Amino acid sequence: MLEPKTGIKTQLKAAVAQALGALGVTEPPEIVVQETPAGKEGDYGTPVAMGLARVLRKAPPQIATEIIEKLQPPQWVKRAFMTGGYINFELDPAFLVQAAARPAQPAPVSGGKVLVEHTSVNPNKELHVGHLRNVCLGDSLARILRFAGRNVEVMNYIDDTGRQAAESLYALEYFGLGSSEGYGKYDHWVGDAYVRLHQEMEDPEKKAVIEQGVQQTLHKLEAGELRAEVDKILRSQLQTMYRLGAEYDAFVWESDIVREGLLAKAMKALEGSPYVSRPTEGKYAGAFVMDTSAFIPGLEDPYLVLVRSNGVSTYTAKDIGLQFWKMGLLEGIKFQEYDTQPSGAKLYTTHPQGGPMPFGGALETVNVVDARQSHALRIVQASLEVEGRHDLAEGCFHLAYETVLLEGKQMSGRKGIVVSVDEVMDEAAKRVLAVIAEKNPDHPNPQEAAEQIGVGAVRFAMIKTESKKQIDFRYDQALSFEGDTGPYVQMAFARTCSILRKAEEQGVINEQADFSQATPYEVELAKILARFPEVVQDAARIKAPHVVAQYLLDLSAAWHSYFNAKTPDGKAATRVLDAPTGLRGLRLELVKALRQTLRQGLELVGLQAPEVM
RNA sequence: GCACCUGUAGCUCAGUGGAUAGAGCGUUCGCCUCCGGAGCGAAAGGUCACAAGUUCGAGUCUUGUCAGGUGCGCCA
Repeated sequence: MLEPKTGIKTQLKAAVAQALGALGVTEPPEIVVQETPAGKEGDYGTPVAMGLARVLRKAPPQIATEIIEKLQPPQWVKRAFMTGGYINFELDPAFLVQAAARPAQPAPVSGGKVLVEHTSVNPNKELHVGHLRNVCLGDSLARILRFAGRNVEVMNYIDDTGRQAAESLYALEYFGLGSSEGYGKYDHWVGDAYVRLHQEMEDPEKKAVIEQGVQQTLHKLEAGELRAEVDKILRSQLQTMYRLGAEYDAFVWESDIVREGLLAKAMKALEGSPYVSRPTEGKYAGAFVMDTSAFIPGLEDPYLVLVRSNGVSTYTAKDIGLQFWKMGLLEGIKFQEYDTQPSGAKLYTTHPQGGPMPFGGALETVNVVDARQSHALRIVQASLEVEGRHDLAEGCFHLAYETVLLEGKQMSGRKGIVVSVDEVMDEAAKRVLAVIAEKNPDHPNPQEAAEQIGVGAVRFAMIKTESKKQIDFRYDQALSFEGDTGPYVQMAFARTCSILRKAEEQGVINEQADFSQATPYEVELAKILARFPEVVQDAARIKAPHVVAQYLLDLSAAWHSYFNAKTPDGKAATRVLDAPTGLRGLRLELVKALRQTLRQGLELVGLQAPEVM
């Protein structure tokens, strides 16, 4: 049988390019090959002739016809023909189905390192649904980039010297809270104290006292004296991330960066640039400022203070220092082992007693940060230009996501108007358990399945929409298990497992496939299945996890539709196990490929693939 | 004021400059004697915010307008 060396579309493009060469087209346009719309003749087509009309001074149909005459298509192209200016290809169905049935493999690793930073939640209270979108996007993108052949490193930044951490730790002291015993999860317990502290601060007298205490705590944090206390909160938060399926390579603590003097090194590195200065008069007298006007046009005031006139660095300066470390412009952070993650992979952390580790030094970075910080991240990017590293600035990508509303309203961590991620996952699993009890009372392990499906529903809801669109978190919508949801995709997977299980029982699982028996039903499904590798590459290129999620919905819909297909007289058209010998083998091959692709696709967006639902 | 993002069916959203703009939810009507009905089929539902432009071709690119969101401190 015919074997495709590369993708179907790639080979069709090559054939067209070759024909254009034979026609003497010296500067061929980019050749686009796409699936034909439903109802059109052929399987794939290209509008390349239209674009050439002006150059060649001929009508598109004539050009298309001439290209077809010169075309030497692969032998699996049954027919190449012109229709309305398009060149369409009808493929040998047997080839198409067989090609689609080959399981997709991860691309071999190549290129420089890409460092993905996500989560970066203040270590002072439990994660809420606003953080949820960050974790899901970042973790999914890391998985997609890895599959696409990138060398990926995942980092989580711990702001342990920030005001939020100080407020939480001081709240414990202020209220004299000793033990969280009997309360539940530790980060929730601390978070409650934090919210109570803010209520307390509405009283001006108490506020003054609290302010003093917070300042003292802040100093202790900066000196690294409260590391164990912060760590306890962090490890509690980490349980939530693990439950979501997110894992990391390294945690980077702000206090460690400060102690190693990275910030000072970054400022020193910038000093040589013509874009920074220390004005002696005017608005910025005495401060160390950066002029971004050459790199960020249209700003009213392009000057940015890095170090204030009192010698204290700004927040942005810290971000710049971290970015310089990420991209190898600075070195000198020490790491040690921190945890063994659920997958078995080691997690490392910066630590005063650590040793050098090969983290950082990436050619490309992805910062998963909400869209409100777009300006700050543009400045970080501009700082790389200021440093004369245009190459690195181009590799600095901000994965911006819009905020998550809660039932139509803005959330507030300070006021406690939030829903925690733990709460959402509990509720989701609970609801799934009820569905399982109703639909599949004999389920062998309902608890485990409910967890996988419930968490899957939540994760899928977080990534199926383009990141720059605001989403409104509504329980009924996020925890729906019908339609465009994670469970819909998981159900498609479970269905392939169910059929293959039965095929095994009946001893037909390894039946020889006769691809020549492929029907239009199989061809239609195969075309969508064959899209998988390029979908993942596209998602990796534009760094958009929702592309994979949307594809999984398409693939699942095509498979459910195939499964239920009926002939015009209402009989089941696509039975797998009851099909004649050879055709049954073909359909089993297709189902195996579907199972593999759905499992792989679910993994890319961080969903478990339960075999029984 | 300036900058960035968004505007597609009643609602929530997909949609490489290419063929008749697609899903889900909701509404209506159907489909288990059948490999899992968390599923499938069909119907109804569209001024792709508005206007001009570029192009053989615009939901997609450019400019302007309108509407919504966000950001713009020697705060953190």
